[in-house]
Amino acid sequence: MGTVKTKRMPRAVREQQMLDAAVRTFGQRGYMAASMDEIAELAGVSKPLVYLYLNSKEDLFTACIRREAGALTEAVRTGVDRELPADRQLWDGLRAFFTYTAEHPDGWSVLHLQARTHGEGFAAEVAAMREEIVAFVTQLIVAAARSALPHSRTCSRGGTPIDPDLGEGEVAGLAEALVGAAESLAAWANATPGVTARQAAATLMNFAWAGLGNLMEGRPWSPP
Amino acid sequence: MGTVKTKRMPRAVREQQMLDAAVRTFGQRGYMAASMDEIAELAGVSKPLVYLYLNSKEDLFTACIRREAGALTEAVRTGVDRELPADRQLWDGLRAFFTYTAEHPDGWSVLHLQARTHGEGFAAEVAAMREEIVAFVTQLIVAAARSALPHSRTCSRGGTPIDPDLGEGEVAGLAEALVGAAESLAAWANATPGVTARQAAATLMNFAWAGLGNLMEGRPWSPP
Amino acid sequence: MGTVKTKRMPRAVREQQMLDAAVRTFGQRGYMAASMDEIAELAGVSKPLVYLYLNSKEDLFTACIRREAGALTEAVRTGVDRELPADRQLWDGLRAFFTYTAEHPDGWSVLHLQARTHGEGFAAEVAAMREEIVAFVTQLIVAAARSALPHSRTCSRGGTPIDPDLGEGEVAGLAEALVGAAESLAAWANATPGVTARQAAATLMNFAWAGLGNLMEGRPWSPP
Amino acid sequence: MGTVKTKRMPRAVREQQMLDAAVRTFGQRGYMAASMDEIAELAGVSKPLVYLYLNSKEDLFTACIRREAGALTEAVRTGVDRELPADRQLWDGLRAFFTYTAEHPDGWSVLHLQARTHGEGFAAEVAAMREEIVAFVTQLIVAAARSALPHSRTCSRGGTPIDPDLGEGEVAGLAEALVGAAESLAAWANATPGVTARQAAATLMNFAWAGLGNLMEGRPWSPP
DNA sequence: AATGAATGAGTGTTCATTCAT
DNA sequence: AATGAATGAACACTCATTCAT
Repeated sequence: MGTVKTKRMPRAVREQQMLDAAVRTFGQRGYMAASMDEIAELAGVSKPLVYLYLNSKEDLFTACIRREAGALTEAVRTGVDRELPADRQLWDGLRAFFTYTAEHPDGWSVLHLQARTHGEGFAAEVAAMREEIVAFVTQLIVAAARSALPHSRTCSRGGTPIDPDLGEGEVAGLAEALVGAAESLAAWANATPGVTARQAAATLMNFAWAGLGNLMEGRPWSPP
Repeated sequence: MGTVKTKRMPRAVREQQMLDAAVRTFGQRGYMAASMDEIAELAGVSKPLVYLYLNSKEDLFTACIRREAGALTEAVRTGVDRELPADRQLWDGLRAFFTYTAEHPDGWSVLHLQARTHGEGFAAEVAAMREEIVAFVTQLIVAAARSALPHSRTCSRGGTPIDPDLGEGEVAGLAEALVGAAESLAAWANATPGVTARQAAATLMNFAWAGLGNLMEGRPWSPP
Repeated sequence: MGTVKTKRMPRAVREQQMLDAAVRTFGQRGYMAASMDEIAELAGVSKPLVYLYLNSKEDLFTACIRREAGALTEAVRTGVDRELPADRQLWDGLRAFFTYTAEHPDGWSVLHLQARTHGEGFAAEVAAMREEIVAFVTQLIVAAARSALPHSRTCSRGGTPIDPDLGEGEVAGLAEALVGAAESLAAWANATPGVTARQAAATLMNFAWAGLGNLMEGRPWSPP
Repeated sequence: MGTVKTKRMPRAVREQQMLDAAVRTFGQRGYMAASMDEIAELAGVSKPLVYLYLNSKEDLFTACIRREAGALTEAVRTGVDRELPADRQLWDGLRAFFTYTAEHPDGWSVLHLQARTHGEGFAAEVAAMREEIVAFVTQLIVAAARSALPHSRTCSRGGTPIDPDLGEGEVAGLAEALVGAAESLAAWANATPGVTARQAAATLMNFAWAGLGNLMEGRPWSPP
């Protein structure tokens, strides 16, 4: 029993305990393999109470997704100061992201693995959060592109500046790749002992920032 | 019925039909939601026959993972000529990868989503394949680093050459990020109509190659 | 909520509200499908209060049966003047009966359908009421039989008077048939738009009275 | 166990055993109170087999209704010779009906009590059968009316012949009353020891036939 | 080589009922 | 007079798996 069995608590508290238990169980067992029995026991309550408060397994899972998605975006938002330069914002955001995923592996599993593999409805729920993050990253890329030309960090040979074709689709793909890389690194960092959130963030920052910079300056890699 | 119900076929053929049906079902329904009944019916055989040949649901799933992992790595291997320059090899590998995942969404779902979310055993199975790919990418990165100095693609101001700290852990992280980005882009490309394998490959190549190049040249982004 | 949620009312009133809600719910959902939750909510009170006043689902249902049975017999009793001739009494009684069942479909459903299909105890409860009515009808038949001979309504060829075999069992069967026909017609009239209580009563009166009359006069249909 | 537990029997046989058990259980416990566990045990099989063959509780109940309704109508149909006079047909039909209901009390309970109190779908299923019977009775009434005038069984004073107002609605009400009376008498006969099917039929025949006869001859009871 | 017949063990869900206040 | 919090026991239904042929 994960929670001390204290009786007669207000509904709001019990609900949080249930969500805690559910996130843990869903994250470790997976959505389908997690049984309501196990969740209830871990929460220290009877199954009917879980149903009374959370309605159904689907609703319970949705509630988990919403809570965890909110907490993750909140963590990132809090970690970033929107007044700072774009690269600094990206760096801070990545660090906040990797820190959160490292500290909440079950929640991250729910969002990243479980929610995306068990029905359109759940996937849509995370997709909303993900789009928020992708949009944020896209903003940073565009901001970086704008600031890249005047004082380009590397030798700009006066060549063609920013590619006019670096349109929406292009940027979307880049943001997608960056976010995807971050998601993968999160799992990798969690699974590899000795890799801190800071290191993961540094790795990705190195990988991405210079690449983006070069790209902005109109020197893309061109397929043969 | 997915397969015409022809009776009395050699075991090897029947097994492939079963694996086809299983990959499709696992890929679309998910491991737990897929029922042996559905798989047997889709394969056009009776359930006991599936058990006779494949033993159990777990074994059947493992067989699916092995077959699909083999097919994927084979596709990438075939697409790459190890004699060509590193960037060309990466480009060809990415194209082969995105092409394969686009043409075998169910198999890719089995490998990327299902196998990783349903037990350590299955995850280990794909991890082996993934490590193979990561190792390959790591080789490419190192090879690129070696070739980067003599004839650097961009203006090398004769600055410090390759970072001596670009050790194993660093490279591992980079390869991990690249592979992770590729995996995410595969899902994105599959889900976004109008994005071809070639475009996905180009996006990632742009994102990665220049970034790696800059990195090799000793101009990494440094955390504040 | 069916009832305005006024707090702190005397017990008797609350009990009636609960019985109202219960009759409605039992009548529409059926005994088993009706949940104490729904009844409590419809009554505008909390579930424990229902238990405090009515003890259990069984007791609540029994209370419903008693109240509705009492109301129905009272309605019939009030509609009949025991000083009038037998046929007039029957006519008035039928009219009162059909009127009541039309105006209280849920109560009628509780008595006629639910109580008879969910346990001997409940069935016995309605059986008591039914016997009262059957006894009343039996009286009327006997009274009619007595009055039939002196001034037979139709051409009495002076044939054998009342059948000496028209014993208790015989009369009981007739009363039973009449009451059963009435019950069925009640459901039919409720379900058939445009059929009034008066019409239902007339139909049955036509059907029954002449038949009874002929019977009294010793001209029964004889089996081959 | 009601059935000897013989293993491995053809599906058709098992299905009948299951329906036997289901009719008995539904008839005695009621639809909702009957548990699939009990039915399966009574049938001498495991629960999953019941589901494999009959799909769901609803489907199982529907199958019961259909089988019992078919058997009842078949029994009545078989008992009646459509070449004989109307009164003889009615007599034979009633006898067949009372005989069947006496011999299959559970089936009769399913049709008469359970099916009508648990959902529109089930009710519609029996309503079809009932309408068939009501239509048959209606035919008999009309046929009787036709044959009543020329050679009226009782003293026809040459008075007004058949009531021109004896329209469709009127006849429908009469048939409804007759069938309803029969249904009620069936329950009564079943519950009253010593009442045979023949006696029940005779009681109703006496009650109804003379009444109908008088009615045909234009001497209806008229409301005050 | 292949299958119709059958089940043990479990799932999500609901309900009548009580306790503490 | 009245309730929010909580549960034991059951139910319909499903599934991976095996047996007998």
